[in-house]
Amino acid sequence: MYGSSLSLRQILRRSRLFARLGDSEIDAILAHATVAHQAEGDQIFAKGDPGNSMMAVLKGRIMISAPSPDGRQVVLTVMREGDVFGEIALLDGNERTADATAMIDSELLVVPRRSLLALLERRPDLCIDLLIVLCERLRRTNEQVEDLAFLDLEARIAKVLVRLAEENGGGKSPAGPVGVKISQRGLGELVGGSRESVNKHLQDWKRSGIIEIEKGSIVIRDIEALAALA
Amino acid sequence: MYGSSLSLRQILRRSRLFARLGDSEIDAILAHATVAHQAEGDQIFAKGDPGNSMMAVLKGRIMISAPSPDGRQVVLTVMREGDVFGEIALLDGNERTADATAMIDSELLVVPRRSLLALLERRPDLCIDLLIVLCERLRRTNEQVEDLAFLDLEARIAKVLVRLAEENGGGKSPAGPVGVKISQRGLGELVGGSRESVNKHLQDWKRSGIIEIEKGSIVIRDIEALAALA
DNA sequence: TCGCGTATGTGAAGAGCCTCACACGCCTTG
DNA sequence: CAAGGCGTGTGAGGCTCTTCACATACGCGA
Repeated sequence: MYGSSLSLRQILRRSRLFARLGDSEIDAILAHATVAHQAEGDQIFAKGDPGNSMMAVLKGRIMISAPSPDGRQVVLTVMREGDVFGEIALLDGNERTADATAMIDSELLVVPRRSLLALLERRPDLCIDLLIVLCERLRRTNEQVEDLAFLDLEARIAKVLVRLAEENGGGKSPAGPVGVKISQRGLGELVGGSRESVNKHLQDWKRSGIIEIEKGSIVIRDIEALAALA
Repeated sequence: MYGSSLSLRQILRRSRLFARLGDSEIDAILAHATVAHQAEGDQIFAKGDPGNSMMAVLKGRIMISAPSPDGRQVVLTVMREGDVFGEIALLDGNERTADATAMIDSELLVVPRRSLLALLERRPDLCIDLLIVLCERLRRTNEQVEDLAFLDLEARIAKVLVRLAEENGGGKSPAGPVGVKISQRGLGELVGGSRESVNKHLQDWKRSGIIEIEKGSIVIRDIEALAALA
């Protein structure tokens, strides 16, 4: 009704999942949901936590990752504004299957299990949208399995860099250089490799003029060359 | 109405997805669906095919796998009686993302896109069931990513063998030996490794008395030891 | 019976990746 | 200013897994 709730409406509409809802239904969700502010590095939930809510990213970037017993981790996905996550544990009522961490300062809409289920019963068409979201997620994860099984580290790094460049550069493959803000350790976790190995491949590409390396970020000069490696 | 359609009903009821339906609705699906018989080795669809139907396994075992450019493949899942597959391409209307092959003689119920969507609209509760099925699939695939990233080949083989033993032995971990019918090449495709490497680990375990190796199958004598390796 | 295909068994050589160890530079905090 | 922490850079050594080569055994069809 007021300014803040109006903008929340608009943000929610940007999500595939809530785009179809009318104002009254969005307000109904908002009435039961809470907005959580997460600082960079905050952990939103951990693998094994009980899953009694679903989150929508209003602002920021949330990393979904799986921890290994010895302290390492793989990044499963990165959620951006409008994305929805945490539905798995919500739907089947089991534990969370991964960690969720805020990569930058973020805002989340936290929808409790009960109100989401109620909404899904009222609006079956939302169910289909949720199905589509899950299908896309499944597609991506399957691709990740293929990549880990078929591609070597170099190709996986190249592929991830191309994807990050396209996401950050707003689609397409622009001629100009694209900067990607990520640490080499973070890149390693994205592709399932060690920081050192990542560094060595990046050095190769730097020598070839494909990329430039800065502290905490990588500038891609020749995205075509990277795409060819993947 | 006749014997065969009655047994089809019963088989469909065994699937999580169709368990809740009344006779009339099951018959409505059956009216638009066809039953396909697949011989061992038959390919049901290939990655890249247009996806305009969903399948339910009535009998047999269907392997869902991803092909690599150089002729290798990874097995993503194995579908058994009552499982449903091919929903991804169906729901979002895109191409099939993997190959599907009959591992043994099998029977499938092929449900066309239109009738499934119609059913989902009539019965929103089915939607939730489908969501749960997809969530489980997602869970499994995420676990596969973790395994590929964190575990070495030996642990992955052990883990798969334990799973196969539990599936074949009907749950639990029975004291007695369990036979698993799979070739070493097939095992390699399940875990993302070469046939030769699989063989070498199996030989180790054979020497330790954990397993016995036969042509086309493996007999597990000490499932606890395998579980400890995974 | 003679191939041929398929499944298993085995060793050598080498590629790829990881771990470890240590280096530097920058920034923050006490 | 000193001390850490973090990100990057780099080399040595070692382990795992793949590739290649070849060998045996079984079963099936011409």
